[in-house]
Order: sequence, then C-alpha cells, then structure tokens
Amino acid sequence: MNENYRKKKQPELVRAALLEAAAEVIVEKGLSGLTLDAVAERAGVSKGGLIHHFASKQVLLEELNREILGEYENFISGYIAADPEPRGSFIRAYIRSFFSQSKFKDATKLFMAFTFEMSHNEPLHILCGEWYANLVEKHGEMQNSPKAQMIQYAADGLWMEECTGLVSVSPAERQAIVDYLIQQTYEL
Amino acid sequence: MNENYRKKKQPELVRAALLEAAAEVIVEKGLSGLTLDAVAERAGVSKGGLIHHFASKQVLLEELNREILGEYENFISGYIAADPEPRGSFIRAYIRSFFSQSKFKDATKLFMAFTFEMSHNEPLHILCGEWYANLVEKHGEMQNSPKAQMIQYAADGLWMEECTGLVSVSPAERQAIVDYLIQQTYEL
DNA sequence: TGACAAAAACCGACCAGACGGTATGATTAT
DNA sequence: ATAATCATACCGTCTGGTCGGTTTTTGTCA
Repeated sequence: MNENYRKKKQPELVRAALLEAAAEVIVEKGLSGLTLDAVAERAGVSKGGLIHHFASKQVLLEELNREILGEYENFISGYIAADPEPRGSFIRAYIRSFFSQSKFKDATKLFMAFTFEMSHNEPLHILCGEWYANLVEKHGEMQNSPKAQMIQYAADGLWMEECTGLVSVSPAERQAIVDYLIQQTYEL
Repeated sequence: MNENYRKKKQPELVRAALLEAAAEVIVEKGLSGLTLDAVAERAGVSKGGLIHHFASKQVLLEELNREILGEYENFISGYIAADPEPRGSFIRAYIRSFFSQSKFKDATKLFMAFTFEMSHNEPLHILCGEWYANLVEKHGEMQNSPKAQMIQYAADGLWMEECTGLVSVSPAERQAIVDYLIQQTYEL
C-alpha cells in the first residue's frame, strides 16, 4: 500500500518529475544508461506509474525532446522580441539562448545527447527537423553570408565545448567570447 | 566446426575488423545499440573471439576511441607539416582534419558519440583530455585571440551540423564556408 | 446536493528476451 | 610443448513492457 495512493493526485507534477528525472539520468549516465527503472525510481514513482504517463521509452524520449525544444524556442522568441535592432537579431537570440537558465540541469549536455541520438532515431530526427524549419519560418529568413554562418557555427561549437568539459575556459573568458560573437552580429 | 578455425590466423586483421564493426554499429544504432553480439556478428567473429581481443565492452570503447584520436592527430600533424605559413597553421589543420577521409565511415558521427559519452565515462574523458593536452603541447601554444577562438569554434559547429543532417547545406556551400574559415585564419 | 458509475492515476508482481561476461574446448602458430 | 587464437555453450542480471488490482478523481443524473 504505497503512500502515493493516499497522496492527492497531481498528475501534472508527476509527469514533470518524470521528465526531470529522465533528463538527469541521461546527463549522468548517457542514453545507454537511460532505463525506465532508473527514471521511475528517481522520480519516486513506480514503473507502472511511469508507463501510465509515457507509453514507452521512445515516447518518453520524444516528449522530453519536445520539452527542451519548446524551451529553446521560447528563449529565442523572447530575445528577438527584446532586441531593438532587427538586423542579426535571430543569431543573437540563437547565441544567447544557449546560455539561458533552463529548467533542466545541464541542458546543454541533454541537448547534445539528443543531437546525436536523432541521427539514428528517425522520429526524433523528424521532430527536430520540423522544429527548426518552423523556427526559421517564424522568425524570417536567416542571414546566410559566410560571416553570419560562421558566427552561428561558432555558437554551436562553444555550446559543444561546454558539454565536453575538456578545454578549461574560465567563465570570464567564455563570457568574453560570447560578447565578441554578439558584437560581430552587428557588423554583418 | 567453424570455418574461422580453418582459416589462416590473422589476428591483426580480425582486430581491425572488430573495431570497424564497432564503429559501424555506433554510427547506425548509437551507443545504446552497441552490443558485443552485434559487433561480433558484423565482424564475422564469435563473441568469444571478440572478448579475446577486447577484454570488455569498456576496453573496446577505449581502444576505438584511441584509434580515431590517433587518426586525427596524424591528420593534424600532416597538415601542419605541409603548411608553409606557420601562423595559424594549427587552426587550419584543425579545420581540414574534420573533412579528411577517415578509415571509419561517418567518422564525424562516431566522434560525436564519444564526445558526449566521455562526459559521463571517466576513463574516456581522461583519455581525450590527455590527447588534447598532448596535441597542444606538441604543436605549440594556440592562438587565443577572440577571432581565432571563434574560427575554431565555428569548425566544431560545422562538424556538428554534418552529424545532425538537419540543415541541408549543399556540398558547395559547405566548401564555401570551409574556405572562408581557412581564409580567415590568415587574418589573425 | 449526493449517489454512483466510469475514467484516470498509480502500484507491484511478473515475463520473455537481450545483454555482458565466463568457462571450456578446439585449432593453429611458435 | 606452450601460447595464441578463436568457437560454443551457458549463466546471472538487467530491461522494456504487460497485466491485474487499488485508490482517487470526474462526470452524470436524480
């Protein structure tokens, strides 16, 4: 007779806790370490409860991916709206969103896990593809000068480095690079 | 009475085939799809044979990682040696090596899998860390102006995009970006 | 408003297959 | 003869998913 029976039902909270737990497991143990048991235990829910909210592991993955994609889209939209200079605003928002405070811990690593996973997970790949296409369509066409592309690629590279933790760049140095990239977007 | 008993023993070839097979499995099914059975079958070797060459799955991973790191180091060294202009030669080599013909198919995806894996696989992380430190030491200190760092980050981003296959950039456009990055390294 | 049926939320035991790894034996190379 | 190279059979554990049951919530109707 588990106490979760007695507790007030709050399915939305449980669902959120499960997503959060899944994110943590992925970051800590990788996608190969993501098991339903681990997620359920970490969220304080039984496996049956987990499967009630997410019919399968694949569904759990897709929902989690949808979650972080939605978060990034909100970040980007917000930054663009707050930017007085329309020229290059998308790239600036793109850069800034990477360093925004996500509700998921180590969101960059999480994002990277999906980035690789989708290369051999068709539904996930489609999901991300549509998301990106929709993003571009919503915020107008992108700058596609070599320099603009270089800046955007650099943001990706910077983000990736944060995942690896290999080259130890101090926070100050990192901020300096980000500032430099932002500054460059005004000189397209 | 398997035919591999009868065949002439060529342990080095078998070992190479196993690494190659492991690489293919990782690219096609991800690290969560990497199983000893799959690797053994693809290489045409029994599981016992596999375990004879690589004592465990972890060892197999580390050896494969060592292999591709060695390959990249060779690429970089070669490009630096062939570069008449010493200034920025490391960054140019860094860029070019990403688009060199590796002996592993889809080496970029393979590399990316390791890049994420090492964030929660301590031995792998140490391995990569030492490799990178050694690389930097061997080829002199790096350029660390904001612009130089931006170019290097952009190379990472470009490489990452090739893994995702999301934004469809034509080979010509890709080459144009690479050329642009190379060109920029002469203006540090 | 209250009874009550249906649906939603959740648990816990269970299963079939997959997985990493071991043990042992067969064959070849040195 | 000894070591190296492989195959085969096997084991304990883990994993994704199923199933039936229990409690709570919600909708309905008198």
